[in-house]
Amino acid sequence: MAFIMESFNPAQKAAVEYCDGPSLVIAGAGSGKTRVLTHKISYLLDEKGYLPHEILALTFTNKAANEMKERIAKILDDVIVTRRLWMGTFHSIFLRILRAEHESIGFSANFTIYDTADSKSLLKDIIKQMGLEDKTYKPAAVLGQISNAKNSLLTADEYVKNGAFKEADMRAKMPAIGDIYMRYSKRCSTSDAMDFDDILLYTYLLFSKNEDIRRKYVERFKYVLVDEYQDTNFAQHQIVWQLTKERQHVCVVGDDAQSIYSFRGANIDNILTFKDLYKDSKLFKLEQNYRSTQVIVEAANSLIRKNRAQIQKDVFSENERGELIKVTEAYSDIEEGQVVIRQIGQLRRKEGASYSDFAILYRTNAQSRVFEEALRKSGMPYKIYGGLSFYQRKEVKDVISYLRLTMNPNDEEALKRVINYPARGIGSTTIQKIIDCATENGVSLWSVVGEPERYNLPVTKATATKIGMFHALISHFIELSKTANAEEVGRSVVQECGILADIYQDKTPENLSRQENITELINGMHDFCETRLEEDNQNITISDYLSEVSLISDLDSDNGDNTDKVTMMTIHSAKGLEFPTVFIVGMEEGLFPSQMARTPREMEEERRLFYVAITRAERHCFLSYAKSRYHYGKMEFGTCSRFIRDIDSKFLDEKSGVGTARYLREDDEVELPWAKRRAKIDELEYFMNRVEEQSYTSNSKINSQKPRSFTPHVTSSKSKLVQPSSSIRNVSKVTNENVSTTVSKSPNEVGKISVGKHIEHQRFGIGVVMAIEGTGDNVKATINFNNLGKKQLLLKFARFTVID
DNA sequence: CCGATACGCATTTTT
DNA sequence: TGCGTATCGG
Repeated sequence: MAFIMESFNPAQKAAVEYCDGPSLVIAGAGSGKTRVLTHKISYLLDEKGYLPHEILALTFTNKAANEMKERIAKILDDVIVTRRLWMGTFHSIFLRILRAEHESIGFSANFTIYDTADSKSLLKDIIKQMGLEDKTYKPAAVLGQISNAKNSLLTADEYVKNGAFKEADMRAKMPAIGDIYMRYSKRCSTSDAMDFDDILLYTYLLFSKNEDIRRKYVERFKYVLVDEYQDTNFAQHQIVWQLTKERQHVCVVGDDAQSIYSFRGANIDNILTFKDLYKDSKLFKLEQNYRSTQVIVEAANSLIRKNRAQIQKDVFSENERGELIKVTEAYSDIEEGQVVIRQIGQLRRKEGASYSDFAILYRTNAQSRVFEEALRKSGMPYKIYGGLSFYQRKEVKDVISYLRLTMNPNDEEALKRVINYPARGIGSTTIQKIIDCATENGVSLWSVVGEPERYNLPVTKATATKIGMFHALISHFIELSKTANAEEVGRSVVQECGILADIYQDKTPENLSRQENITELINGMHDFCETRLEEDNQNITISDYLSEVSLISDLDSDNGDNTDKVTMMTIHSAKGLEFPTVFIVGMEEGLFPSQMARTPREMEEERRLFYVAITRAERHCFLSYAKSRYHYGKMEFGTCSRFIRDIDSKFLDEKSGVGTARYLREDDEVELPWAKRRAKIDELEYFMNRVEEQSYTSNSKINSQKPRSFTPHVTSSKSKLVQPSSSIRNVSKVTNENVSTTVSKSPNEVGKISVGKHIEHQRFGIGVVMAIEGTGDNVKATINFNNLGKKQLLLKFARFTVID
């Protein structure tokens, strides 16, 4: 530890070592923020005598939390301690607390988490029931307003009394929002469900209404750390205050210049006013950037200086000076794609760069299309982030809904979804009757489904029988879930509900992809149970599984797809990442900055977004814009973004003018070592192909499903290039090929194992056996994995092979 | 209850 | 343009 501390700069060292009071760490882009945070936690454990369960560390993404856990495990060389830390996203940590304290907030232990789609669907129904005009009351907008209210810690009762919100609703010509909010809350309660924002709201209410419970957690969490503090909303900020106001052992880390989520309720003021709330707080500024060249850092500085509201800081780099930022004007969006491809090819030649060294960043997801086309035609492998997440796909949500119903039959949205899937003759009319009947009686849909005659549900005998069958089916799963784990119930659901029968009927491409997704879902459950068993963690019920997946997003599980690919994503998704070369595309007025940004405040957020984009780049940063592009099918003419003018021109290389021709010429002059040249030849031929294909005919979709990830499987330049691989989310899990196989592991591997041997684990990689303990089924081994540090595995379940 | 067609509407989205 | 939903007809 002491040795490691040597490698910190004075500011980093001070930030790590100051543990006696509140501290605010302003961490410029690329300034080693995560390193400081992880070392601070290690320092608290190693030097300050904190126990792991006394430390609460809050992040915004699962990815960030997992990364930090891994890094701390490495520093301390101990995964056991790391596992006991309270480290996770705001939502996952507070959800854990809410489950434990569910009685105090009037929920049952297995309450459901509604995702955004569930919330909107419920709102849609409420709006319909109230007879409101659905042109004015759009579920998304209403949900947004309710979300704002919750972020401001206003319950429905308080909302209808709140003058400011009422006025805003009148101005927006939606005076009924208060009423909708009331009904929405009631329906959530009877469904034993909360939405994402409720997790924060109820946590706040739990602590404010139950001083004893608050004290319990204040006692438990002796030190609190918060990452990405600039992205906290009022509710999160208040909860942190509830937990730290007495002891004030709190450290928040963030960068006001990277606050880009205000549209989701994040409040930049939280970081600006931290010192007013915590009176004796210390401020640390991490200003040395270790990521980017001097040019990139200084260019970004010159840009962000145009913003008014910010904490004064001076980010600098001692890396090489670096090249100027190249600005390219393209004639069209299509040509912009070509320019990027050409640059990638050139840098691969010149610097031997890998595909994975490149990122194409854009303001909106819709822009990905052109680049996807261009990359595919040139035969370059790529992956696109964004779009629908795995758990939002229809077939996946269907299965999950059955599981949700099993854990919480009162879950209205889950019930609505599956009561007639697969089709059992309970149509929309019947469903609406059930909903209305339930609402009138103030009970859940499940209650009505259970006793239709008691609630006078107006249905025929035949329908009543069908409803009874459904009720019996779910009851059966509830019974099963008392003894079976998540994976086992999942398999039963898929089989016994008729979902398998439904999607294995025929081999349409859609069905095939649905089959894959179901298989992957079951594999995911399998992995979930297996990992927890290996780690000797007993929480493998459906409820545990659901808690985890309801808070998971796509970017979190990077699917272990580490193959060499160009990355494409929105700038928002790129926050926290870095790439040797970054292309920021679509630098046009109205696109970036978005035309939606009207107020100066919004314009500053757009500028911060641009700042985030530039600072992702380590060595090369390219900006480009197109003079014309297709927008909603219409050709539109654009002009260069004002943001390019916001960068000091001494950091820009604009003399290229129309970029294409110039960069092409440079291509030809490059000398290549033989080996690299060999690899280049194919690529150049692809490139030639692409030029030939570059006619403006309509390029009809070969597959109805658009590939989100593409690896060329081509050896000859003559062969067809279009061979889309499966979705990136489908290629991840490596375990079972078949849904119906069960876990089995060869017992002789267990026999071969002994201290000092090397093993290769299916997921954790290669490691050395450190210790073996226990007998019979409970034999545990401590393995020191090369990449992950020490882990304890229950050999009964671990999947590994002994390699020496 | 499903399929076909028409319409309307499109930022960013850690959880 | 192109997707997701709304509505009508079989």
